[in-house]
Amino acid sequence: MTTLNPAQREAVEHGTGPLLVLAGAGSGKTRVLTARIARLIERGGVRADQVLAVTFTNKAAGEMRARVAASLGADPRGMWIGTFHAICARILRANAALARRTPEFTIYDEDDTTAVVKRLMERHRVSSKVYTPRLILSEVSRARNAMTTPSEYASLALTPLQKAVGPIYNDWDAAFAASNAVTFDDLLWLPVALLRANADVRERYQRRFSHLLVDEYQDTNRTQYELIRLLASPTGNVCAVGDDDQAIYGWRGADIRNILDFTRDFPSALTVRLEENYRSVPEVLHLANAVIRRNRDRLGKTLRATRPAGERVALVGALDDRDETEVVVQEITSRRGRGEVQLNDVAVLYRTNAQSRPFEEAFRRHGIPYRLIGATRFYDRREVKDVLAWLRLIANPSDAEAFVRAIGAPRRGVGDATVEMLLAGAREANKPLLDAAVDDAVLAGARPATRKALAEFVALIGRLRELASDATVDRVIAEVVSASGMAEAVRAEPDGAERLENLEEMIRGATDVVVDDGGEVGLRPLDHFLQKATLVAAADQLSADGDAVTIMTIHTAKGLEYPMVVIAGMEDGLFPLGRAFDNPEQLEEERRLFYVGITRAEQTLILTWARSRRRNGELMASKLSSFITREAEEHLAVRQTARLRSASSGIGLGFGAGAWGGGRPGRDDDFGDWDPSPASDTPRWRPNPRREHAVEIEDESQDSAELRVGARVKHSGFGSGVINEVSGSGRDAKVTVTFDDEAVGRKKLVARFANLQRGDD
DNA sequence: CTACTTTCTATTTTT
DNA sequence: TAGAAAGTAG
Repeated sequence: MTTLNPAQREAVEHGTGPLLVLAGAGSGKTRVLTARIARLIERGGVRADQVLAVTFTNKAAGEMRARVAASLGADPRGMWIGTFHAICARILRANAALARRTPEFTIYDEDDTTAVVKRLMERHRVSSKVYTPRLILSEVSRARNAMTTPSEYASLALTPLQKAVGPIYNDWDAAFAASNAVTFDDLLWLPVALLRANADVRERYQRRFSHLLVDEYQDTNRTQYELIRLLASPTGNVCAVGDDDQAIYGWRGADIRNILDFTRDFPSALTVRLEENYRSVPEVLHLANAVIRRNRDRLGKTLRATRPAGERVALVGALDDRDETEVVVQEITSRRGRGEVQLNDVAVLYRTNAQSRPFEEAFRRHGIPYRLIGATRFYDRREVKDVLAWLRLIANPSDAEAFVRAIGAPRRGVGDATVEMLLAGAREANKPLLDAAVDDAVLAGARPATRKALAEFVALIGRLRELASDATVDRVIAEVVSASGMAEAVRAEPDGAERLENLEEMIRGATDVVVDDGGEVGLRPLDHFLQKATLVAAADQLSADGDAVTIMTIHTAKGLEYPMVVIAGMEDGLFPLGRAFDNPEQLEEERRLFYVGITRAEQTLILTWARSRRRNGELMASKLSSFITREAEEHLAVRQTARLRSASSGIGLGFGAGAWGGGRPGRDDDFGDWDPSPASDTPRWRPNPRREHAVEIEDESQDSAELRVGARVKHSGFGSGVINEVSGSGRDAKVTVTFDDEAVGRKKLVARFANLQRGDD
């Protein structure tokens, strides 16, 4: 596609005034966005630094900048392009004092924020047994998003939850301000608040940015919307690009009304629809349309195929999760063998991160390289977070959470009791923990050994601060790792070598931190590094080096495309997720998520499901997803694995179709005597599904028969071995097994979960 | 104060 | 099952 189609051209060439681009999946919206920016600069008399573009990931920002640069033949210097969070961080740093912060403020992640919430709960005697910190956090978040002030909130509090949250919300900003920190929410909210309260600042930004462009507009929340509105007036030159059918972040506060009501908020807006799909084969698009059609809450759009007919979408039923991964491996290797795909062309997508495990194991078993995106981010690794805590404390000496973490990593004789004392003292004296730790008034009852440890720690941080004022980030990290004693401590751990390797990688990664990319704020390299560490998205870590299959959640796959896509776990209770069932809005969001998954595929799309699956350690029977309706099924080639076939015909493990309470058995494409799919996709899944008794060791008689010392047993993952020891009985029976495989060795297992089979095979 | 053990409990997606 | 929280011994 080298030229623009009429709709695309209309969007690119639209002059001033609001513009809404409803861009279906694969309709070339990135192309439109970049072409529009380039055109504004080249022919619209707009300077690059007057353009503000918001993307969903940092990676998308980088790519868009590069494409605009390529099209202009020069880097668009001064153009702001980034995620809402990155842009807000920039605004907040430039105006930190207006929000009771300094430019070195720390961005707290979920863990840090939860720790603060817990402390606030303790202070206000709210039991974390009654309300989880998470619930409190989401309630505060909701209040913020609704623009309710703490005093308004308190006066309106009715429910017990609201009454409990009231005082916490009241102390909220003071608590974070004392640490010179902001939460993810407040990173967005504080700039909005300060732009509202300070006309001069607001007008400065309004004058600066004559054109705003927002990608993935369907996933913005109210605060983000408010930011756009504040910056966009009075010119109203906003170009919002999005797809209501791809709104999948409602749970994070994204408000689909932002896109549904755009034309009401900006009455003069021109709306352009991009419905021609350049990405996927028609077979894939027909399925996508059939699925999304069931949603009520949408503007309505139908993807039109432009590519020639290709392969039919497959639905494969498997016996269990392991069987499922095996088919996927087979499908990939056979196509690869025929030269149809490279591993880089393949993505395996799923609903929950927990599903990644079996795939990792399967790919490893078959020696297929893979890239796991998301799950545990690099910066979430324990040892990496420890180093980050030190760096944070160096950059921002007020950061209480960083202090608490750093003082305990590695252990230096300062434990919970001392930390509690410091926390109380610091709050009373209204000073940072770092100062309280060497304050005689605070340390009244402390033992000499504790005082010494604290003094040394504070002195060390001071020394590192000096170093950090003129050394490079990698140098500072290296110094932290050795001077803190972390290097030694980590080396001594069981998997120390690997963890040390992670720290080395962190140092290497810090070498190429760029000092500020085109903003007005002169960020210190260390602050820049820390911000990046907090705001990297899973999708930012995608790299293309080497030939490997990519595996990730559907959420992280948003915006990406692959020639071959597998969506695994098409089962009720998993996808759609069980808790969406009693809520139509959530069910619609799940359906949109399915739609997003489907539309990632260019040529080949395979859906898989497993008739039984290990979930939370227990084997559960499952049914085909209710998303596979009769209409959807018309677009599918339905198959089942050999193992499922033999199991359903009653030969295998001895459970018949009846065990699934009327769920449909898997079936072949070429005969039609099965129960028809329901016309509606109301879920068939019920909470608390029955357990799979046939393969579990449950009753006492079996225990005594099978779990004898000396008996040979087989484990699905560890192979065969001999029982050395049995303890407990019934549900709690534990066995110690020495496995034949020396790499596995001796393991203590809970019999109920271990799923041990008798004998070798 | 720490390190180890036992008990409990949650289990979705992520900037 | 895994991870956190609570309990216990040194």
